Amino acid sequence: MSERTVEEYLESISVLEEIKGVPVRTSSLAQVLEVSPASVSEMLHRLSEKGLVNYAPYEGVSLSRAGRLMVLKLTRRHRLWEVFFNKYLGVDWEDVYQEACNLEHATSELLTDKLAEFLGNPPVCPHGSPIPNKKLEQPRTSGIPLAELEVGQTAKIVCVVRENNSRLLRHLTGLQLVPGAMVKVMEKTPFDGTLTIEVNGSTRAIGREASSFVTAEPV
Amino acid sequence: MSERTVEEYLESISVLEEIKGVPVRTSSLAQVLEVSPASVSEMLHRLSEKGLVNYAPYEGVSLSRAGRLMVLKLTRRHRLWEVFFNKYLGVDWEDVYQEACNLEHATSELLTDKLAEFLGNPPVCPHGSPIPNKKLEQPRTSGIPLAELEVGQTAKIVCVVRENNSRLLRHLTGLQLVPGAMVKVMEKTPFDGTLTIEVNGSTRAIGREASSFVTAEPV
DNA sequence: TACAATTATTAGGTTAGCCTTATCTCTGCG
DNA sequence: CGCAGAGATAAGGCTAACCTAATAATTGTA
Repeated sequence: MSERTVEEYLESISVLEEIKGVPVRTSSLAQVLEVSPASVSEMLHRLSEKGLVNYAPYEGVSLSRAGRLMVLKLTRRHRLWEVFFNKYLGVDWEDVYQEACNLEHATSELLTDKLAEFLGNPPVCPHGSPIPNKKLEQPRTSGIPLAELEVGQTAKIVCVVRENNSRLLRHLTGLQLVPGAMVKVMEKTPFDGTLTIEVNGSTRAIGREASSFVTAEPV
Repeated sequence: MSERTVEEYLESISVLEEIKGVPVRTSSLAQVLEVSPASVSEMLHRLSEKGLVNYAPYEGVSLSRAGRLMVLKLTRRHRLWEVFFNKYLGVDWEDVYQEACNLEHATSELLTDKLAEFLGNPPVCPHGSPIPNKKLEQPRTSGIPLAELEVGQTAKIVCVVRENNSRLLRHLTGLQLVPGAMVKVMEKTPFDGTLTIEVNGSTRAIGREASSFVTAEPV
């Protein structure tokens, strides 16, 4: 199977591990990759044979050590490109994800490391997610979901964890909720968890779902 | 057929048009693409149906207007990336071609134009070949093959037309024959066309083949 | 002009990655 | 506890892009 296909599968598994937990179900993967569950089953057998995933029929799948390293390599490339596009080319943070998706599969190791050096080995991408270093070590992020802050708490926005959702990102831009911004929780409705927050001196409302995709570090 | 495959075919046709003239023969294409002549035949029928090439069985192939535009778009992307890699990332000019080959198929129009702007709309790539502008206009280069200079002539190196041949490029680097360098032809053997030239104060010998791949502008 | 050599095309086959349909396994609920 | 329905897998098929082998067209040369 082609390198490209393998990479797409492994990345999707990694994303689903994060947002839905391990093990990842065939149907979730099928939905994300926009192929049939049967195709996923077939592919998982092959990825398993190659030692890239742990897979048992009817029990779901998870990345093996080798698979995880491959994903970290791709993540590094992806996020480095995002930094370059955003900081040097002036591409909006809403759009960098898609552009980087296309390039990450075509970037050599040499190029990746030269790019990292040129950019000054940035620790995070424009959405605040950590960039694995040359040894593919990736620090854990320190924040908790904005939605879990208590009324009265002040916090600094760390990261948006759904960086591929450009509609969400545009929405957050409108609210000035970008990494680095300081927010204070003014109110939290018990009914649906809608937050009233203060950002840069103005008061804003943000729904439960959007606020669960933003992490912040209480100060 | 996949966009990628189409692009590979069209680019190869374009290269062969330049170095071997029109029309391009099935066998040359097969050799360059490293596939069988039979596969090329099959593919040319489809490219022809899509209006990307002019093709008649047994008569060879050439790019149509649409095909040429597609190649110009790719050439622009390719050479812009080369400039970035060479000037900003410090990748040797011998190696930029291959890196750019991988990225050109994955670069959007938006990104291309932002990159061009960032680089200051450079007119040529590191090998001296012209970069099509945003409107896909590509100026003709002014040089003639180094091999065609007369004894006693002085000229400025313009371009290396086999930018994908890293062995050749390494050889030329050793001779200091890079775009912009000034050379003077000291001697030319009638037997095999080997040149003795003066570059940057030192005397060097260069064979017929290598010197035919370098263009220069007499002063 | 005709035939041998060269070049190109057609015919038929393979593989990867997908599909649909049918069957199998698991889980929750009556 | 047993079975309905959800979810997963297996079986068989399709298409793009390649292949080899056989055939056809063209070209050079006697």
